[in-house]
Formats: sequence, C-alpha cells, structure tokens
Amino acid sequence: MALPSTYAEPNCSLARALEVVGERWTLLIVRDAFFGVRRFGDFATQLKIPRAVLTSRLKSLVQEGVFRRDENGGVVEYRLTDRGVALWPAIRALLHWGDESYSPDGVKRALRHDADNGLIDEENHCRSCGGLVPVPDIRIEPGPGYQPPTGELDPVSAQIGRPRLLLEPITVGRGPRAAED
Amino acid sequence: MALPSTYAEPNCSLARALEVVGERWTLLIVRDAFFGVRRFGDFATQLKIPRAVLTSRLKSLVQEGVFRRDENGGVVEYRLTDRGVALWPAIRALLHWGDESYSPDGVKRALRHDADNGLIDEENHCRSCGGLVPVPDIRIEPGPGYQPPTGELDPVSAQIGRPRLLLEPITVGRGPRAAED
DNA sequence: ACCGTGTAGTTCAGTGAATGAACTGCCGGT
DNA sequence: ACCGGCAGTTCATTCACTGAACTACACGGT
Repeated sequence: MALPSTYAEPNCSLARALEVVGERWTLLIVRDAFFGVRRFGDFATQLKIPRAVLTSRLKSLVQEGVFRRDENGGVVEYRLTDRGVALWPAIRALLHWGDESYSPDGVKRALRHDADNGLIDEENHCRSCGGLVPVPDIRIEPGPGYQPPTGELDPVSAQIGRPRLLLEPITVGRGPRAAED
Repeated sequence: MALPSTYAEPNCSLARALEVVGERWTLLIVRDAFFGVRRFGDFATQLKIPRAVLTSRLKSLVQEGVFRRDENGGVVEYRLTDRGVALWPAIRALLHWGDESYSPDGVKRALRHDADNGLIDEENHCRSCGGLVPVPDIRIEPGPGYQPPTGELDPVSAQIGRPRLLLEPITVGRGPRAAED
C-alpha cells in the first residue's frame, strides 16, 4: 500500500491517515482539488509532478474513497468525495501553520465566508456571523503575504490565483464545459 | 532540504509546511513528542524507524525550529518548541479524520479537558466548559476503538497506552529523571 | 585506571521508489 | 484520413529508505 507496510500501528489513527495522505505529493493533489482542479493534465502541470506518480497517487486515493473518478465519454474527472472534503480541516491547519511559521508578511491566502465576507478563524468560525462555515461557502483569495507571479500564467494558474470558492470547478480553455454540479 | 526542492511554490503555505513535516515519519515523530517521548532511542524503538532516518528527521526538525535539542551531560532530549506545539491542530485534524474514516468502532484515542473531564470537539472546545483547551491541559486516553495490545509491552509503550496529559514527559526505567519542566 | 552499560549517532550494501522525458492509445472534429 | 488534445505507460537514471552492525562517549563501580 501507500506506505511500506510500516506505520502499521493499529491504535493510531494518525498512522492510518498518513497511510492514505502521507506520501509525497498526496496532500498537494488534494489541495488542488479544493481549488477546483479535476483533470489529470491540470494536476500534472499545476504540481509539476511526474505523471507516473500522479497516476499512482490518484489510483490509491480513489481506492481509499478520497476521490471519485468520473468518466463521461472521453472526459475524465477526479473530484473529492465527502471523505475527501472531510480532509479540509487538516489542510486548513497545515496552511495556517505554514503561514504562521514561515510567512512573516501575513497569510499567503485568506479564507472568507463568501456570504458575508467575514474572515474565517482557526476554528473554522466566521468572524462576521460567528457560524461554522461549510467548505463550499469558503472563498479563498490572495492575502498580504501573496507574491504576485511575474510573467505569463497558464489559464489554470491564473484562475487559482484569483478569489474563488473552494471546490468550484476550473473551466478554462476547453470549450463550454458546463460547471454541472 | 526535506523535499527535493520541488514543492517550491512560493505562494502556498501548505507546500511550505509539507517541506517541514511532509516527509515520511516526520508527523509520527511529532505525535510521539506530544505523547511525551523525548529521547532518541525511545523514538527509534517506538516507531521502529531506522536510526539513520530518525537522525536526519530530527536534525531537520531542529533546524526548522520544531524541536529543540537539549543536551545535559550525556543525556539528549528532543522537545517541541512553541512552533512544534502549534502543529497540534494539524495532528488533531488528521487523527480525527482517520478515526472518522477508518475506525468504525469509535475513536481510538479520546481527548479530554483534564480539568473537568469534558470531551474536546473538533474545533478544540471543551464540551463541558466550552472553552478552548491549551495543549498541556489535554488528556489523551484509550477510546472505544482502541484495541488493547496483547503480550508484553516495553515500558514506554505501556505509558503511552494509558491516560495521560499531552507533553508530559515519559519517565521510566532510567532512575530518578525528575520531570523538570 | 579499567571495565561494563546505556545511549546518541554513523556506516554501508541492498532494495525500492521518485524523476523526467518520450511514447502509446483513445476520442472527437474536419 | 488526418490532426490535436488528453489520460495514462514505459523505462533508464537517480535518489531515498531499510536494517543491521558498528562507533563514540558519558557515567558508575571497583
């Protein structure tokens, strides 16, 4: 499986979780899925990950129930299942830790409650309305620590760099791909 | 550095965080530190991790400011810094996700507010007193999904399997090592 | 001074996984 | 028939992990 049969402590859910999402690249793939990436090629160019590794990671994530693989005609899409979406708190915690520890100019990306524009705190509450914010209502946008990239961007990177809702599918440069969801 | 110079996206704090704690074994080392492990040999036998890998991980964690290396005479202790303790939300989130997804009989380890015995929810609030619970006030103990191990246990595993406070140092089998903290 | 013990850390050959670039195969449109 | 876009494979090279044995050093006892 994912990890070399080690991590085999039956009494640690952290070890079990890391068997699924603890390998190199895996959490970055999941993060991109939260940002709306769904296509094999987009993951590959976005992360600059070897395609063979991407194949293997997606396969095991599908097997573990984190992603679902949808194939309509020639179009393949990988999208998060409920179990995958449930990884959001872990990703948010690591994002937050990375910002706190290594981004002296402030967060690189801010999370806001889309309905009322309130900042979302570490416990997932909206500072404006006080409520817990469901994942699809979270807007992510560049924060003070964000460094605008120089030069040309591929269309997918361009979309990811702008404010947008989590899980909102990326739709660029390939005809009228209706955001049916 | 930790990861192969890839992950080098300057605008993603998740990538930055994973450079520090995203390698194999690293988060398990940190978890053991929360459970009170401080000694090189204890990490090694507890995780059954090759000593060379442990050396390399501890070195980079010290360099990144997650651990502090204390040397008193012949005794070396690795303990979490504030930045290391700040990883707790990420570990808690992954623990929770692992329990939810892969532990049908209930959580393997329960977290409680030591002062009033209240269960701690996913947002780190005590169900009893309602407040946020600081890490050293969290008691961890076997939950319904815990499977008691069979056979003899080394003293360190035995201590980790019993209810205890996070960060409380393990003191067994080596004379009067006062828990000076 | 000497020896034994406990522990942090190193060395090293063998194995397995990641890398990157090129390639295959499928589908749809013209 | 041809072409372009895209999912996924293949493969030689490089790199990291594994596991077991070994070194280095501090301490305590005699």
